[in-house]
Amino acid sequence: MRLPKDHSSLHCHDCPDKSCAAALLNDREIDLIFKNRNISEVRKRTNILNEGSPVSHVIYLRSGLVKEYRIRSDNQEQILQIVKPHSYLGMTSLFGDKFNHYSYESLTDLKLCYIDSDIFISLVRNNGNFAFEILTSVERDSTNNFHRFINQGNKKIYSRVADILIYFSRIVFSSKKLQIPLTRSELAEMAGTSRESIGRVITKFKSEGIIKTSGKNITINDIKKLENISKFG
Amino acid sequence: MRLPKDHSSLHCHDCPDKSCAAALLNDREIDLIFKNRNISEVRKRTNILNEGSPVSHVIYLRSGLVKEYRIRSDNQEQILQIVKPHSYLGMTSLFGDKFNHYSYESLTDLKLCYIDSDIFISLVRNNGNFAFEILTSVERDSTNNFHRFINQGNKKIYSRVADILIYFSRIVFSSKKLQIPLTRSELAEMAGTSRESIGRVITKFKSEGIIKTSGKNITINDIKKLENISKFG
DNA sequence: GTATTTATGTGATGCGCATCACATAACTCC
DNA sequence: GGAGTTATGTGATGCGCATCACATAAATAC
Repeated sequence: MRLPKDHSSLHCHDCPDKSCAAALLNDREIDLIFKNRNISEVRKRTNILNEGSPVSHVIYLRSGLVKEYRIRSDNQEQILQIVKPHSYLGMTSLFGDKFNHYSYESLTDLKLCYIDSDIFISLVRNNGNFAFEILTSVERDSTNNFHRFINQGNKKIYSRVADILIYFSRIVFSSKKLQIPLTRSELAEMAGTSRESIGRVITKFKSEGIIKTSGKNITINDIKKLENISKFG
Repeated sequence: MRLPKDHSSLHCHDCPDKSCAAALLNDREIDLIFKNRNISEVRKRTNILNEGSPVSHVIYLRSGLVKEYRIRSDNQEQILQIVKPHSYLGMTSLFGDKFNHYSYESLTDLKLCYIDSDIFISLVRNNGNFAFEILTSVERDSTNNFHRFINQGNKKIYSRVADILIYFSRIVFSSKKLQIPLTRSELAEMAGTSRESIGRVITKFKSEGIIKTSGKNITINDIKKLENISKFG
């Protein structure tokens, strides 16, 4: 299907990157969004949202990868998750105190839709099925992230690195060929370790034939072994 | 206001422990709940819900304290939060895969309301304002818990114990006199450390005059100092 | 009230990994 | 293409705290 290059002329109705929840909106509701949304294209390594900034829009990620992070009390960054396409940025803040809890930065080139948050909330309030779908998807993401962190706490370095690789394979790329757009330091910020430890473990996994690296790309040869390490260390 | 001892005869409409969200339901909707709910009184240290069990009801905690926990891959318990009155147990599972993600055990004597989950979901789907309120409260709890864990990861033992004491003071009891119904081992399961470390730090805080203990009760003398330790170690 | 069980405190030991320093590789900018 | 910056790899060091063992205190069961 041929798409016009300038997506801003494309009606939300015909958007190829539409979210599941949007499918539950009727024509009038979709029109409302269409009239109150902005499309944006963003380059890699660009700041999108800052922790502490007020929530004015719901941001729908149509394509690309985004890192969600926070600054810890020791002034180090802590990466919370990699946001994939067809997700919303900062959604948890929309239903809270109206300030963004985390920061977002593009890891690749992106396509975003900004939807006015008051419009979005009025849709939630007026369409119970849409609300339910939003509730369900927000809850699923929250639970998955929460589970990752509560699982991380008592793990030693090998399990943590295995976890990260499995995360990219299972959740982000759905593939064993990983094109991870993160430095070793960033992987460390995600795993809760140091960049030196990340390097040592990756070198070890390579020497054991569990993975293969080529530049930034990692190929998982033995995911069973990784899962075992994830569980038992 | 005098209450009948047998609360099962009390209409949900007149419940003194009603949730904020319930206030958004109309008479017909409240009637629906009333006809599809069970009241239960539970003794301390009683199992309420098991991880992995199917979600059949929404459980509203009218009074008492509950610990929410999970079993880690090393077969140790990990306490995720202390659930306070006027909260729902296992709500995040309701919108997910329909199986309880965590286990719940009473820490004190409880009063619970069991609400049929299908009825609850239909209320969410049909009443956008109620859905919004549920979404908001679930999101707030999720975010607070998530924040606690992502904050915990890089903290050393003194900060972790300070965090736990502040949590009980600010979130659970809203007081500086803490009647914590947990053993040292359970505090360790919450803080992510060992019971010996918990004991050593509490002894240290006592010797520094930051807290005072009397049996299981802890009184916080210097919460500013605790907050400082929480932040900087 | 006593026996048994559980909770707690304490000291000693050693492991895991962060940190530091430095060298090399890769990338970016001009 | 070269200079400068950033990313990465590696070795050495020492700190923080879990673990273990054991003794004592407190709670529970009969």
